[in-house]
Amino acid sequence: MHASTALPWTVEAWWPRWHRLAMAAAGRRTGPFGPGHRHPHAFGRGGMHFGPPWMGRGGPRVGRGDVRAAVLLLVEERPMHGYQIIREITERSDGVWRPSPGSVYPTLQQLEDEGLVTVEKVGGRRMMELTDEGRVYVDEHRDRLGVPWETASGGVPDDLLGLRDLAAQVAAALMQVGREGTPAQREEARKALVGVRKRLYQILAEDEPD
Amino acid sequence: MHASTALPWTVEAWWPRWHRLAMAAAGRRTGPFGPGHRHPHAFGRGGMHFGPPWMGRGGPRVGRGDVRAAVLLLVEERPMHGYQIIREITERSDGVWRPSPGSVYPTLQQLEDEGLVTVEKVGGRRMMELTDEGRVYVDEHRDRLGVPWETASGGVPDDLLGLRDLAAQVAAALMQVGREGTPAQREEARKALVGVRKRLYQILAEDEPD
DNA sequence: GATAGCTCAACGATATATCGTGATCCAACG
DNA sequence: CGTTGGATCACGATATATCGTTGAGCTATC
Repeated sequence: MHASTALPWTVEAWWPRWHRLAMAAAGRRTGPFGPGHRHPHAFGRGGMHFGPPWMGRGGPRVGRGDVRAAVLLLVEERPMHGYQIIREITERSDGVWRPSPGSVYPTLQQLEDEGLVTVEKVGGRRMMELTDEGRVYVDEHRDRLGVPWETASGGVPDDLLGLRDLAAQVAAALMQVGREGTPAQREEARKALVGVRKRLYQILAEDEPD
Repeated sequence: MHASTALPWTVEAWWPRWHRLAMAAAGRRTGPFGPGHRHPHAFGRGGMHFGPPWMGRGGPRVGRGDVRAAVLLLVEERPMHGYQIIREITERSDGVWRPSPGSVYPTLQQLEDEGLVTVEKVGGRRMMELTDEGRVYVDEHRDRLGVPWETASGGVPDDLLGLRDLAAQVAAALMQVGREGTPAQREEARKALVGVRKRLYQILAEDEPD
């Protein structure tokens, strides 16, 4: 992950917000709604729609089977433990995709159940290693496995990634004001934030033709 | 935690950033540096100082023994498991203090070792309950235990908490632009962010007499 | 009395694991 | 052939635990 060295904290601490930003706009899947798939939510009045409603918790943002594919491809390179797999996927997708432990660990368990990986405890960590059967499986399904972390980040426009990093810089500056600033400086920062919030609402309110 | 209902995601997901904001400015401890304590870091040139450098990872932000005191006081009310204790402290301090698992779980272990709490597995969770010895201990040390979550949040100026919530709203609006906006709208948002970043840097650059 | 060093507590990252929710895909039925 | 319902995968929150780093407080020495 290309971390801005100017950031006081690791970008990784920030990726959940901003990768959602990136994912939302990129629309990881076909159109706002799949073909024929009716949107279960409507926001605002008059049935106005806003697209995929990642307004709550969870729900997949990458394709089904992508976690499994990513795990197999990574473990093919070398043995890894679960947290390492999560980190590697995050880094290779430029922070756009950080798979949830909620999908990674059950996937590891299932691959072990299917005999495609073995688990070896090393230094208190559960290292996953591809079995011979696993290697055959990967070879035979390489086309379908694809390169999921590239698919995840490839669909995100560069300007969106730029927006994410810019937002992190703004947050960093704000933290510095909060940390070191006087009450007067904090008041000025407050005004600046009120202004940008208003501006963002104006941008959001701009109608666009369907 | 007073979560803004306008926020698309739980405020809890945001507290790490913004509670640092609050804590930093409140200066959880006496002045930028303790009396006589020289600051180990200097930023910028000419030895210019910026106060406690919460620029990296970790390091205590509440007093020593506060985690232990909070645990004892909470478990005195009713049995709780570790994660519940973390959540309760976070909520009672209005999100200003979310103790790290890195301090909570070792503290629970130590209290068990000292015989002040017992552990009972209930529904897969390790419920901590005060022992008779623990109750005596709490009664005899009530003055020193204080109310740590009130101490944590009480020192934070209201305008700083407001700044935190405002920042979360800005982030939420930005996510919506990222999710639903057109490339043109994203470009306008980018300009707005560049502007507010510049403004924040200006505010930070304002010198103040020592 | 002040300063420096050491110790200890707080913290973030690391590491694992599961459950309930959300969304998509596929199969069956009309 | 289209629609609907169920199953399955991805995800966030939950829950536990530890290790290395950071910072503050206390103690000893000058």
